[in-house]
Amino acid sequence: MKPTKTKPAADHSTEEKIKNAARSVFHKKGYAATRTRDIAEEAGINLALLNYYFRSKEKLFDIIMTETMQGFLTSIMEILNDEKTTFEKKIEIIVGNYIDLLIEQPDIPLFVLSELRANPETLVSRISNKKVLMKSVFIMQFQQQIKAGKIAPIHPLHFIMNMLGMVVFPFVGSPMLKSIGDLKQKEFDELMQQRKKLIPKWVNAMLKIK
Amino acid sequence: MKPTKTKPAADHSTEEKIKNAARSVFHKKGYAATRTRDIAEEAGINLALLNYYFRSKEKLFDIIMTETMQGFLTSIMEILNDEKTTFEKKIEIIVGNYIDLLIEQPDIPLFVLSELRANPETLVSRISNKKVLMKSVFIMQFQQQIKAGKIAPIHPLHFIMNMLGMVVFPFVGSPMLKSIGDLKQKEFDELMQQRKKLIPKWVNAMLKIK
DNA sequence: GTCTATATACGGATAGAC
DNA sequence: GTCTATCCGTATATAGAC
Repeated sequence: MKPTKTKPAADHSTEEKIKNAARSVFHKKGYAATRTRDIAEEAGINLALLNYYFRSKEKLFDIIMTETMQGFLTSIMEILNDEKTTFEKKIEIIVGNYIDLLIEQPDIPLFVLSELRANPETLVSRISNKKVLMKSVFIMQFQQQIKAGKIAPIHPLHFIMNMLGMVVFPFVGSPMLKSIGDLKQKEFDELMQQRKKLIPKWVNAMLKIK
Repeated sequence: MKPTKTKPAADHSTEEKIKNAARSVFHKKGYAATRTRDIAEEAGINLALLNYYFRSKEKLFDIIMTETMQGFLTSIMEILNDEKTTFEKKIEIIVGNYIDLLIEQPDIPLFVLSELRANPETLVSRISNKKVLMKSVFIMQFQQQIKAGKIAPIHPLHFIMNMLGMVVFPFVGSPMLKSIGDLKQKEFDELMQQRKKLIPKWVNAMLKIK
């Protein structure tokens, strides 16, 4: 059983140290390639402690995975369902927020996508309702723009794929991109900064095309 | 040592059966999550045979990885360096070819990107010269379009990120996308077919934006 | 070349002292 | 709560019969 300990808050308790280490290592190497010993070492504690707090590698992983997905999704759903912002404004905010997040934590997308493929079922159970995105205010606004003839009539998924592709792919493929472009990390991050302003423009231009 | 056997060509020799099975399993699960037993079973042979032919899991993996990367790259480099086709035509061909390839072998991108992150060094050694893409005819044509004022002056990598993002990301994120869009495999593939025509149009529109 | 049986290594997990 | 030592299952790799 998990030790009682009235909410250690976000302090530097052992439990938090292990979770932080686990998050870091799991994100970087994925479940299968991660050894519990790596996590223990990264956390600066003994291997036995990991099992004392979390029972097993799998349970620890589940916690990290759930937290990662939630952090990734809840923030965006709020933006998507904000009635006050326009369609175009939402694009700006989403792109900007996501790129900022990914500059801070560039390992998240490949981690999520890899583990999701290995275990597609968990998606359904973890993300509350799967149709929640397609019923967001954002998608409704998208449909309205089509009806008003302001953008071309395409499947919303095309739009989502394009936007996510342009935002997320550079981070998923950064080793390759940095290599072929001969970029240092700093130069890469500068390109990402530029993209915060460029992608919304590009997306808007695309949406007009018949 | 590898058994002598004057080139079994691409027949159904045991060696080929093992390689085909290895390719399939490695592509789907990645190096760490793959067990040699899985490969043996998939190939319909005994586990010992795998080591007889390839000595170790790692050596077998290296072969698959190298072949995958080469198949992925050589075909595209020919297109990129064709002097006869225009810039716009190249975009069409690349997008079309890649999407066709990815519909056939949708596991390749996530496999390559994951293993590349785990082992970024190998990229340099495996891909002959890393600057080879940035010096292709395609990129030269891109630069000329900028000089001629036909497209906006942006870093070529932005362009590559956008095109690859739109083409590759849907396959990398297909479990998620199929889930949120509530799509069957067939419907997903239909969207991909549409994208063969749509992406070149979108890319061209984007390139005009200042 | 292909199999069965087995050796060996590694990683997750626990026992028990402190 | 935290450590050391150790157990045990699993996975890779090899020995040796056929």
